[in-house]
Amino acid sequence: MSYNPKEIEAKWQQQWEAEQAFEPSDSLSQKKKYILSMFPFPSGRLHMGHVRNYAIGDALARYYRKQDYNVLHPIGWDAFGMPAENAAIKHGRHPKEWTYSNIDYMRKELGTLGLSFSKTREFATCDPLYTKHEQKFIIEMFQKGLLYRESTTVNWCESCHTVLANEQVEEGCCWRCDNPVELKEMPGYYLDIIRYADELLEDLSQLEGKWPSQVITMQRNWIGKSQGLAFDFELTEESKAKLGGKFDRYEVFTTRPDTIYGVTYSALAPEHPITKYLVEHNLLEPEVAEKIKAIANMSEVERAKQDKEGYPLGINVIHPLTGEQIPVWTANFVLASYGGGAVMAVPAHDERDYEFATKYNLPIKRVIEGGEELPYTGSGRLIESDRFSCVENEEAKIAIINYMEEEGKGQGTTNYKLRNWGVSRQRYWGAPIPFVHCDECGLVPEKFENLPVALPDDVEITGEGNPLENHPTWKHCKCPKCGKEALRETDTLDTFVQSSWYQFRYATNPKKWEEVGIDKADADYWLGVDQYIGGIEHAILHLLYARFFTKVLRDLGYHDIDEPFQRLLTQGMVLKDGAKMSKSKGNTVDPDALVDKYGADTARLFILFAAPPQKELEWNDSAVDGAFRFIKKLYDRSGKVTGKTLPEIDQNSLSKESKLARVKAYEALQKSADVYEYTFAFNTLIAACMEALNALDKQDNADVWTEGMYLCSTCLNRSFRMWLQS
RNA sequence: GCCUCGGUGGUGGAACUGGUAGACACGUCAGACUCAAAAUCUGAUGGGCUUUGCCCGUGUCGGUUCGAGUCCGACCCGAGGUACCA
Repeated sequence: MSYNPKEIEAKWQQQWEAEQAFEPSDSLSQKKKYILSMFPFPSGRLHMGHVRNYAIGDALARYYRKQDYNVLHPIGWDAFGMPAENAAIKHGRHPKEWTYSNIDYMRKELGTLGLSFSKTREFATCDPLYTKHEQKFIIEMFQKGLLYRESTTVNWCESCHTVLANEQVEEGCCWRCDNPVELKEMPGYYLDIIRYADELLEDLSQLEGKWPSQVITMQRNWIGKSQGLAFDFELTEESKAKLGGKFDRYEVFTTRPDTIYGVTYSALAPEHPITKYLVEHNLLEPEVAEKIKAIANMSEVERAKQDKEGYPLGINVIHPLTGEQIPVWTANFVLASYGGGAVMAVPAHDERDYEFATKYNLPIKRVIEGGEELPYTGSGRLIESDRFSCVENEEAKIAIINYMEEEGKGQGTTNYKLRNWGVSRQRYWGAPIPFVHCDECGLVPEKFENLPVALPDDVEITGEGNPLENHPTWKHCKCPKCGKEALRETDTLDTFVQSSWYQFRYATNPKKWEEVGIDKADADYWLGVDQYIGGIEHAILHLLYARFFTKVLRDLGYHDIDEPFQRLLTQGMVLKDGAKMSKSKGNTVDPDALVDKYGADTARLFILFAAPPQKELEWNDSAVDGAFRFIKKLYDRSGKVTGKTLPEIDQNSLSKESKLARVKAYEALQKSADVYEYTFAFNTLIAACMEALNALDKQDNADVWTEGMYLCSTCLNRSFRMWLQS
């Protein structure tokens, strides 16, 4: 009988369905494994990247089930987001209809791939039941002061018509549509992720060796902790007068307090309140004011491309230790978003300060020995630094901070590059932020019993403005506190909020889904995810947010887990002709067509065989044929299996070829635990099985065949029964 | 600029803690079967040579070692991240 994947796979898929073969047990006392592939956005169809992601996770899930673990291997849908609205704008389809019909289609695709997902734990993040619990978390975070509303400068994408988080800006452009991001002043909701910066940073060391070091490094750099000194520059009396008595002083931050005696000027960001005051009150030359305004209108990315540029502000400050007068400038390289938007400048020991000082002929004063040329940023002894002269600079850092603290002139401070997470989006297809604006009571959270605050179905989605804002009635409501007429918040939550806690939702027994968002006992049993699999593009975005949410929800009492993902595997991209598969390049391979032609087993075997999962995978049509040949051969040789139990074999009676075949088969078996539990080098395991089969083919002992086939199917994670055609 | 990862045949990739480089597969070539083709099977396949065998070969140049793809140093190239963070 020839190999007919359609028939075989359909048969097994039906049987699995009937047996509910992949549902985890409700018992929370067994040893467990939680295997999770990042859930997909329901874009319409699966692509090869999905197939690779799920093939890897599925191999692990099946392996651990065979080892008698209670395995949770769920799937769901990251279902809110812009593309649904874009479909509405383009094709006139309602985002909800578009999303759920895509889900139905893609669920079928997953089915034909024979993936061993739990069926009962599936959900979409746009399900009102999911929104309900998420809104409750958001309100609890607000009550704890972790969520706040503030008007600040935000990243605005005009084409998506919404605000973006810092993490969603890539080289000054929108991560989704690649449009340049503009700065805009507007109110929004923020999650205080900085409060958790230290823990997020420190706990990375727990993940060492379990997460790719690259991802750990990226998160470390993104959090960007630096320690130093914060102190005030007091303005001179004349300068105070010039500023109309509005300002006495301003704060600066430095990581190099050891160079404080080398300060020759100070620089403020163009957005700094003092700069703004001077511009607005016409206290500068009109041309200068114009130039400063021009800089302020530039994005940070644009500014970074410009040469250093700055203007003296005609004011001075007093050096806190020497009492000298220091001129104050504004400069395009001083960022408003970091360290208070003001710096002390030490041109002798800082490259930027040096470049600026040279350009504008500002004095340069060396205070650290070492190096031939200035600027010198290395270590050495202090000179010309009063009582700190002759001290090694690393010691001096501490000594100067201590001294400043004793004198009440400054303090040791920690700063982070990490910005608080702006979670409001001015879009329709998202979870509404459950607050109400009341003239009397201010910002009031919706009552728990009124959750979810659901989206209205009757909206017009035109791409112009915020559909919720434009809806005739939806935003009008009663204040949950005083009952007067009030306005509902029309911003929705960033979709990354949904993907920050879905791993807990899967873990919660579906019987409790109505009642609770996360069940503590379930969460503590299943979490952390034993193996998480996904693309490296989420190295900071999703993986940082999910870590943050885990800690917040822990502190809200929902569970006792510190880190959501114990181990992380970042899979490589699927390429064709050297480029990422994409519709626009026309180099895609359709998973459906592949499964139709060769069957799911071939598709998955090829994907696991063609490259180690961490690496990029170059698509090769004829190598797919090779995978198909191997499976066909395995199927063909199933006739060689003569018993249903492992035979006893007398090693001494065997031919040289039979002995070699046994060696190869056992080598494969030995490799398998290492591959499934540690290296994930499925390509080498499959190669070992191919070697074993080649060696089996060169001998003809029936018992060795039976044993060899049994071992190969074990390694390949296929049910032995499957080859026996039982 | 800085941080990370990588560079092995025509191709994808093997090679555990230093010990026969190129497993396995693709491709190619030759052969068997066939009227023919497909499918299948068998064999060959890093380069060079004076071809029973020898020499050279893991980005480049040095080093350590009895022995280096693997360890050390310098450099070149590629991919990803990040970018005036004071």
